[in-house]
Amino acid sequence: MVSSRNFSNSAIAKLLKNIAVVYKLKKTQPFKMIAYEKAAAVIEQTNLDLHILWKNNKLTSLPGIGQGIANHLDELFRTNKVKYFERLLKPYPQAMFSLIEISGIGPKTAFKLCQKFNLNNPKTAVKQLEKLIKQKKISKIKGFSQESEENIQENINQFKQKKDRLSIYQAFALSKQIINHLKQSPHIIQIEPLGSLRRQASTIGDIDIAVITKQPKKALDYLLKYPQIKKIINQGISKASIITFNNIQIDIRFQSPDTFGSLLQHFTGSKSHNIQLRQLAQEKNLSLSEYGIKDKQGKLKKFSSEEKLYQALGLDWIPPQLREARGEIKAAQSHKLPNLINLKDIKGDFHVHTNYFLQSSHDSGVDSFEVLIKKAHQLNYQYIGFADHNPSISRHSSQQIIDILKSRKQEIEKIKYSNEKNVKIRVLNLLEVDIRPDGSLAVPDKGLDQLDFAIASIHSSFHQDKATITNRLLNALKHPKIKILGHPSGRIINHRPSIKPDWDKIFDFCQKNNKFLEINAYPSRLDLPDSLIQQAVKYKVKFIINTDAHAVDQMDFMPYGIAVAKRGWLESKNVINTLPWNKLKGILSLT
DNA sequence: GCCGTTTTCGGCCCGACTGTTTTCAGTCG
Repeated sequence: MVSSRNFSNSAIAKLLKNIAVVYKLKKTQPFKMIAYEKAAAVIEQTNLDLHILWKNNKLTSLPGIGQGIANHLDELFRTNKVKYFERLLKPYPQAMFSLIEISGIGPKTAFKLCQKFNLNNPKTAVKQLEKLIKQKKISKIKGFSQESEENIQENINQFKQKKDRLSIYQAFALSKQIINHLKQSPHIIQIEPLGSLRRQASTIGDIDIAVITKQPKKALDYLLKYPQIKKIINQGISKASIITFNNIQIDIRFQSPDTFGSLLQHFTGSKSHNIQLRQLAQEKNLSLSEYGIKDKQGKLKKFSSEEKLYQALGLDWIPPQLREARGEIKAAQSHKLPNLINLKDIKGDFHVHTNYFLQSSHDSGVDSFEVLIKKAHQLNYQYIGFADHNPSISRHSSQQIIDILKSRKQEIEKIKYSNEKNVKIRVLNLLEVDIRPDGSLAVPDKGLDQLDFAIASIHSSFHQDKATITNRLLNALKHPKIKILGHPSGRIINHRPSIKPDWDKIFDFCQKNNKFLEINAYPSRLDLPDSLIQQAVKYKVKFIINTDAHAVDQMDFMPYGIAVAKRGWLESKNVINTLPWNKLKGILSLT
């Protein structure tokens, strides 16, 4: 057996995208182009490792991957190349695939530029292009003007400044700014943030805003007065795109009130959800767009509400968080959509850091037990868990750690129950314990004995190989005092990738041993990610949504955790901190 | 190349904006 390099999903997606580009240029088989584009998109989005699917002979289980592409990928994994792809790609300059990364440059333009100026090196193509622009050579060729030349340079500048995707937290703040601006226009009836913001994705690329108006031209004029505009990408009476000084693209759509339902649906997306919905309409001999549904005769039916629009296609209304083409349309057809968890279902938070001084090696919280408990009362919680980081092992002996936890226990015992206005809150003595690189816990057993139970988390050595890190997690989880795996993937959005254990093994172990997966609501974590939640649900694992608050206001992060849970299709029955204390305590073997 | 509660053949999502096209191609979402 020839050993193969383990091609990453993103590398394969890129390869298939390039094949699609070639088919676009060839013009001969437009539907092959669509097929390759679709396959690339599916691979980009899935959390299943293609290499593993290939090993298990399951590549075609992905929608959009048929026997044809599966055969090509088989060749790729066996021999590190695909002869058919190489033959297709050969006549085209590699530099082309770098240029299409620039907004406004598509396959045709990229190919033209590469041919005309003999650009071959994908690594230097963009630089060379900039040089040609400086020499004003682009505007001299047919199909380009001085204006389009300048435009390309602006788009290159934008490309070079391309920032990370925004966290949902940042995106909400930024969307509020422009919404506040638009609200002042007398011609605007309603403003809604849509797109990935409405779907509550964990990260947001562009901000999408829908504007309901009867006078789109006036609404557009008002939009263009927004002081944060750095560049206008396009402007029309039905849509406009701008880039703000902090390099965020904002897309705005203007539409009249009678088509509000259609606009909401269309602009919420996702793209792949919309495509599936339109295919469904087509099967019914209808045509769906942002304006409504056209029948065969071309007569348009308008929708003022989203519910009616979905209904017209024979579907239950689909919550925005589910609109990612992950089976929601089929579920809506057969009335099997999940009854998603809601913020009001949450009855407590087990991952709150306090200012109790226990000399941990990670950040401690800034607020006192009392302040945090008061907040828990405000949130109508029935319980709160104080889960500070363990005392640092480098600066303490085992005995010192045990002593620190004994004193802390005495402090928490004093407030084990908090009564306020006759509402009783149970206060739990927890700890967030480091899982050391060898899988041992950073607290000795006699220290753990002081606790009600503990959360185990990885805070170091994130890059261990699959087998090592899997065993490391399992070893930590098997300790009877460990009930929760904290921020399981360890990712920090835009900063640190997920660890890569054998998740199936972890999920299976958790289900069989009464261990719970945390959904960490801290906006830069949002961990487990939604795709892994969906994978875990298959094992019937139970979850707990915690904020990981290090300050009292951060206990308000819970909605972000709920958003992730919804995107993972979770119902309240999947999440243990929706249970009242008298039921939860049994599950946790507490009294 | 993919896919199927009208199909293993015959289809394949829909529309806006830009530029230089006098009727449309390219790009984007």
